[in-house]
Amino acid sequence: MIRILIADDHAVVRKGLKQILLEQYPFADIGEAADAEKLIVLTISEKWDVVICDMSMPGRSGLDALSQIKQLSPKLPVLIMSMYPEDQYALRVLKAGASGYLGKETIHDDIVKAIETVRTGKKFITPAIAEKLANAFDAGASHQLHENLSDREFDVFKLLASGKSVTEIGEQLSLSATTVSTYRSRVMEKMNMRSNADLTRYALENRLI
Amino acid sequence: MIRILIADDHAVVRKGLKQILLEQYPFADIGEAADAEKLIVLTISEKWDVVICDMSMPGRSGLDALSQIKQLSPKLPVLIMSMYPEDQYALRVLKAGASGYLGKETIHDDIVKAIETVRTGKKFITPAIAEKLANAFDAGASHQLHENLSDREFDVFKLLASGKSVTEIGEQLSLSATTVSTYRSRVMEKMNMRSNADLTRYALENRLI
DNA sequence: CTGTTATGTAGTGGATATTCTACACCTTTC
DNA sequence: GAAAGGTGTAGAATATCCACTACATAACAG
Repeated sequence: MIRILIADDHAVVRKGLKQILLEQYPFADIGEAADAEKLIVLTISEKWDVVICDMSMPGRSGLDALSQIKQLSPKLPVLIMSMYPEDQYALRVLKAGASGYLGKETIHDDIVKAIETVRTGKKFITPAIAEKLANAFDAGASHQLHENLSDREFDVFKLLASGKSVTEIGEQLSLSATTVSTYRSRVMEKMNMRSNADLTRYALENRLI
Repeated sequence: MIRILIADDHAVVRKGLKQILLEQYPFADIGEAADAEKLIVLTISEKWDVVICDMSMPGRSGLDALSQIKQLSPKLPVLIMSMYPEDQYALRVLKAGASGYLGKETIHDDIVKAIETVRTGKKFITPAIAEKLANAFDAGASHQLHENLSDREFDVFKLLASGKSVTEIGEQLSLSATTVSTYRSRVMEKMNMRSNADLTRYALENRLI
């Protein structure tokens, strides 16, 4: 019997995913977590074969949870899903130790294959991501400005670009506002920009928000 | 028996929603559409009591589909859902003829109430949206948002949108920074926006900067 | 012609943001 | 295997911003 833990803050998505999984694994033991804290707790208190985790959850994000899980039980495979297409996140996520990245569009079709793959300890890589990966290793490839940002910096960048204040961001990420401010400075320096409006413009032009 | 048509490009969401609805209406007839085209076709070929439609679908978006549906069967109530919070989209959506707007976070809790409300021909409005609405009608909607700005306000608007700080603007226009701040407040109120990023986005979309 | 609203302008005080600094980890590099 | 750089984090001090409030004038409606 397979034991799968689902983490997503949207009840709709949890229900849907559970449904899909139960069709495939009628006797599966499926756990649900609505936020990152619960996810961590459940990871520790019970045994699972696979964790499927949404990337964007309130508070500690899916990425944070991922690193934590990887520290606690490095062998537990974690699939990250996201409503964003297979974009720049895929690489960050894989680097952070996920066993696979699924855009929400493709979950329905790929989830079973993904689970079977990661259960054996392998990573699940879609062709689109494989290409990204290849490009990433292609040294000297034309770098996008934002690709030099660290994970945290990128988080903050996106939130700033979409109009959040540093205080709001601090609350959302459970960080001190000054910390967020520090990230902002680093982002500005790395991207060679001066104002939040520059960030917004860049993000809009590059369809990052 | 109630007939509900669900349109969302994510299979996961469709499944989850269907599940939630079946719990509430065990004998409901529930249709699914994965894209706008299918949604339109199904709207024409079958009878429905309510349509629940995601806003962001590939190709023709949910908004386009909405207008089309409203042309074909003006009386069919359409609920628009979105993964974005109850932001500025809500207004556009309602203007386009939707009977209600649901953020994905709130679907689980509000969907049944929403359905019951719109079935009787009424609109389903959450308190947050009601406030938005009130503000919007205050300012007189149908015109371009920025047309209501006074000259000074428009100056400040453009400078803010292009990333200047209030202090810089104050210097440039030989005004006290607080004066600029006052203009900013008025601009925000008139245009019904919250952050400078909103201004930037608006200005970019409307080629004002 | 008078009351009301729109506009241009600022001060004050409390809320926010930024800068500078610091430090503990990790990686990477020599 | 030590030094250097990158990353995640935050405190203190300072600078900046913003929500109110206020007021004068222009415009405008009744």
